[in-house]
Amino acid sequence: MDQALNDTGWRGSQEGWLEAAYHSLLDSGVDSVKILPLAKKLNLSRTSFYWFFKDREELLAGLVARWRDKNTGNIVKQSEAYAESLAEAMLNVFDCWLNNDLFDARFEFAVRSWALQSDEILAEVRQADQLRLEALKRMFIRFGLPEATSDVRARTTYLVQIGYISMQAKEELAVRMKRIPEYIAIYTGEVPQQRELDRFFSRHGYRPG
Amino acid sequence: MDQALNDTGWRGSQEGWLEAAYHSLLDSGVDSVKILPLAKKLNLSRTSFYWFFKDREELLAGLVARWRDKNTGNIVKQSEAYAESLAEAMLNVFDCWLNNDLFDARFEFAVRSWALQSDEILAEVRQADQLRLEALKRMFIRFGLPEATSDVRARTTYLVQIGYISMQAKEELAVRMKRIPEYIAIYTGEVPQQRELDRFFSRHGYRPG
DNA sequence: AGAAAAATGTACATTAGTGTCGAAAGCAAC
DNA sequence: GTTGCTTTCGACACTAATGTACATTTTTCT
Repeated sequence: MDQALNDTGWRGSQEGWLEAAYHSLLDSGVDSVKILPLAKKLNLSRTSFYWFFKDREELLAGLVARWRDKNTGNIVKQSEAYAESLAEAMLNVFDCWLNNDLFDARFEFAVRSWALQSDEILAEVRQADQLRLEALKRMFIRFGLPEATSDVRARTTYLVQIGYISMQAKEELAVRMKRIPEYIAIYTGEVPQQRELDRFFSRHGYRPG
Repeated sequence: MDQALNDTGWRGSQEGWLEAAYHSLLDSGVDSVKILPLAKKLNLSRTSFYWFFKDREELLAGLVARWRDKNTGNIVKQSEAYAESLAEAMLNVFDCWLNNDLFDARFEFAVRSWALQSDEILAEVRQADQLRLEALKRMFIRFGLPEATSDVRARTTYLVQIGYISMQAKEELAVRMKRIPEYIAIYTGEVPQQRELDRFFSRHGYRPG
């Protein structure tokens, strides 16, 4: 049923509308996700939308599903990845913050803003937060930190990132990378080894110096 | 009948509309700040709005001004307050996170979400972020920390709070207070003295145990 | 009390969005 | 090339919002 974008000669598709909705959500928030403007962007008649979706609600539900699938899960996975030290484990988590395939920061912020006006979305966001925080906490505990400490450090790690997203900063990779060792030190209480850092820099295409 | 609100005896007023707009913004985001719904809430004719404001734009400008006046400034003030130790200084900053008169968290989040769809607001938010981060950084430097460390610690302090706001958590005072010593330890690298904590708890009406 | 002002309300014109219906067009298989 | 399913589009009906013009009411000032 679901064709990859345009196998058929048809111009529209469920994916097409969803993709346009996604961009509109990221750029200007959920209230901008309206059928008429999307139709204009897609150069389609507004009404052909209704062939693919029952109504606007269904489109929005599609966006939430997309967010859930993409963002929730990778943090958990990264926090459970193999590591020899806590610092290395933390660097695994940091992969999420620097790789858009693992964690879509703008999408995240857009959904959180959406939660402001919808209890349904708020519940989704809260559940995601809880899952992610628990995973991070387990990581600290795995490396022998006490429960209370692990809890607050997990929060710090996670909330700094959520806060960073909320700042909507646009910074050079180099600027962000320079802060990494300090962040690791604060979050974990231990200084990362040079080879751990090098491995991290390398997999994010950053060459220090 | 009802409104005592103003001394003129008139039911409406600039303040009244602004207050209603403020609540609507906090509850459901900027797109919900519409004149017709506000009029309904205020039990006023929609059009009398235009006696107080040129148009919707002017109302929104009023909201931004209110935000700027309230939130930006107190962080700076608190970060510059007298303290004998870095831990105590940090507790001064924490006053903001626990006292709604010093820092209105929901307002903050609402404005940040608004920034998603308005470049003008985004510029305002970025400027606020910079001012606040610089003030916090100066605080760390004042207590002898190196520049790079101060920068990242200022970020951590600030971003955790922004992230916390973005989580829209609703937690008991006691739950939050229990985390305070750990947070202080992470942010400052030093453990707060009991008397410093007691002073902090006391001024926020919290009795541990 | 009467005039001026401050505030409100009614009616109108306009815009941007929603969703439905049915007619038409595009493509595939036979 | 006709049939049939999929997709597109134009016309219609509706709703919620914006802002303007002007008449009306309520308060204040003298």
